[in-house]
Amino acid sequence: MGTIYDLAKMTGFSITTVSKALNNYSDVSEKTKAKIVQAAAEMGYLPNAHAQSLSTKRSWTIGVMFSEAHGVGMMHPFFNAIIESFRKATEQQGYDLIFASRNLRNRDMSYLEHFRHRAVDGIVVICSDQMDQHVQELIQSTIPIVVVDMDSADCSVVYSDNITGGTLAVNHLHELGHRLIAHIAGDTSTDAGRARIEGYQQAMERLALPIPGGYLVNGGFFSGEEGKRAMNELLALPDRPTAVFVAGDEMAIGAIEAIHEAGLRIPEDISVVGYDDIYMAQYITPKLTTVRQDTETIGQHAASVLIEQIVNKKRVTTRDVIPVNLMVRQSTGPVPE
Amino acid sequence: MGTIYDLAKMTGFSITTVSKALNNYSDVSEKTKAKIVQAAAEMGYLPNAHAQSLSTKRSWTIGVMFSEAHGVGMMHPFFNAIIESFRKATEQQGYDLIFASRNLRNRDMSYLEHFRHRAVDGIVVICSDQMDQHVQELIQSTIPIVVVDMDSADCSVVYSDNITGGTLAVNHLHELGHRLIAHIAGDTSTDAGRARIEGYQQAMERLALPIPGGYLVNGGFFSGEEGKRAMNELLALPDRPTAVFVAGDEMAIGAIEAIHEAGLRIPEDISVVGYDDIYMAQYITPKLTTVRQDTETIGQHAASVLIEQIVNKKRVTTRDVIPVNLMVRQSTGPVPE
DNA sequence: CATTTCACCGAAAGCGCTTTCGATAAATTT
DNA sequence: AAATTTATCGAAAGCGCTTTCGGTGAAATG
Repeated sequence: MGTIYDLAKMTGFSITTVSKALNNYSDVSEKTKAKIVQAAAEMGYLPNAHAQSLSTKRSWTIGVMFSEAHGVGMMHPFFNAIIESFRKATEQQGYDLIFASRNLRNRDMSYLEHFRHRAVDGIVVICSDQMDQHVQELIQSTIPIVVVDMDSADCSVVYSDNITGGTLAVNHLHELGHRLIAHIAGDTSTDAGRARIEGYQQAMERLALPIPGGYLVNGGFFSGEEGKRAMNELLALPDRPTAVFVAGDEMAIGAIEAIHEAGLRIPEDISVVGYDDIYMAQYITPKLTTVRQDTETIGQHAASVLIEQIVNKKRVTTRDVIPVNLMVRQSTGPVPE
Repeated sequence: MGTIYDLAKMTGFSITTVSKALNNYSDVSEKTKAKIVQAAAEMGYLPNAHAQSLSTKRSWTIGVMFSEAHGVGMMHPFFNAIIESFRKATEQQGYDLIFASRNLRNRDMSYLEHFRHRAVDGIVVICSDQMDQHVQELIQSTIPIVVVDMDSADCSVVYSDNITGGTLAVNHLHELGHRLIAHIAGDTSTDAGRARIEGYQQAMERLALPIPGGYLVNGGFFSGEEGKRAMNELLALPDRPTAVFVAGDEMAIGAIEAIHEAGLRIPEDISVVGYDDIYMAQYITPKLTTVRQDTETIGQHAASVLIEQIVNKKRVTTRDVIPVNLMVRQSTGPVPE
């Protein structure tokens, strides 16, 4: 430990000079700079981040908020991959991530309040829910911010090209000869859910394929359970689809379970394409055909647009739509006779 | 925003009194306390955490370190579930988590240095690798610490009962009639890997089952790829096992892929039991029989043992071994004729 | 009524650092 | 040699908060 005072005493210089030496100011000679740096290394001196922040009004921290609306937290592989990529990118620039809650000591407070309390330099929110009060509050604030996986006109956003994603899936299925294509959708309260529905509908219309009643079924919030339930609804239909586009991989895996339990084979009886390309997608049986979201790029872009705001001290509102691409594997095949 | 000075000016009291009122000191009358609290609410006053930390030497932050030795980061479902549970438990007590890196601005530094710089109140490390230099350095420091998924005599640890886990798996297989039981192990540089091997061997010995050459194969660092590779080695054996205990679920899923690609059925031809019980385990086909690690409890215990040290201002070294239990699903069945 | 106690408040120092603004001595210029 | 510039350093204020230690007037005690 040891403070800058100890270092000053040890080297015989003033704390001013010590501070300047450590921060590489030009008005301290190379010789004393060297002495001080050396002494600092010897005593294992490290500046106290809180003192620095207090004095410079820069904390080198970024607050991250996960929408915990549906209890996914940081456990969802997709969000998780994004945050990991984001973390790598920001830490390279010297920022640390801090996960704040709505709870301060005993007090209950909003995320914005918590972030202001912690004096973070910027905020990243990973959230799909447009209506989340806390997210809106953050967006309306003046703190630099970037939101991922959601659209907004009032701040910088970055998300996948979900409409194209939906059409990619449908077109692939169509090329395989499928005409009865259903969609297990993400909840329409999420931008991602809505956009994938949009993509699905656009593609179907462009291909002049009708969407029979019951073919568009809400799969809720992307969980395995919901996917299974939704698939069972589809299987109960009089005119069963031969292919289904599922708006999320976990949901798709739930759907696959339902299909297997119904005694049907994939892709011989029914084709399924997922969304996300989570790590597991390529290991399950059958390997999942899915629309890959580029979590790496999403995280990186989010980081750079946020840091740019922090550095320039001004908020910007940008929209960054990241391309997706189709990973064709083994859960899709030609339409059955 | 606004500082305590503004509040003082606004209410006409001194900053001393304001501070005391906000911190509920007994030597300020209820009446002025009320006035001050009210004024604080009106102006949206929030104390600056950095100033508080500087003055109280308590930051209400916990540093988290993931061993990134094998590039898993926070993306591994198991580590991830633990951190999520840990987060919930600590945030309830008012702590925020900060993810620090080895990079400070441009400088390269150790985790310990970084955590000292940030003046965290405590540290949680999630790491399986005994030999990690950074982890050792953290353990040898004086900062309150808890390490998860690894053993150490020099600090508080919490991990699963991996030996019992191994024997549970083997016993289950034995009861199903299996005698040719192989083990795809986690790397022996990890405590978890070693302990599961230990459990496997103990159980085999107790059942008087021989472990044929090649039946104990290293699956590396728990990835799907490695699991697949290891399983292929097993399948190439002249005397193929009828059952295999795999030290991790992702690895197990890789192994399952290998088995399927070899044209064999699970569990008719070969039984497999995994380890972890990740979310996906119950959704894949076949549903995975696996040893469940209680990530919820692990996270909670880690949180409480760490916070206790922080509160009491003294380090303790405890060992907390969390029970596991076997989730029997459909990837295991009677031994083939 | 004099004295002690008590309730309530504030001045001031300190936490560890940055940064402005002078001050000094040495080097340059005229 | 005098005037000016340049290089190098430090005093001091300030960042926003906590906490010790007294100080006041009012209430309680004798």
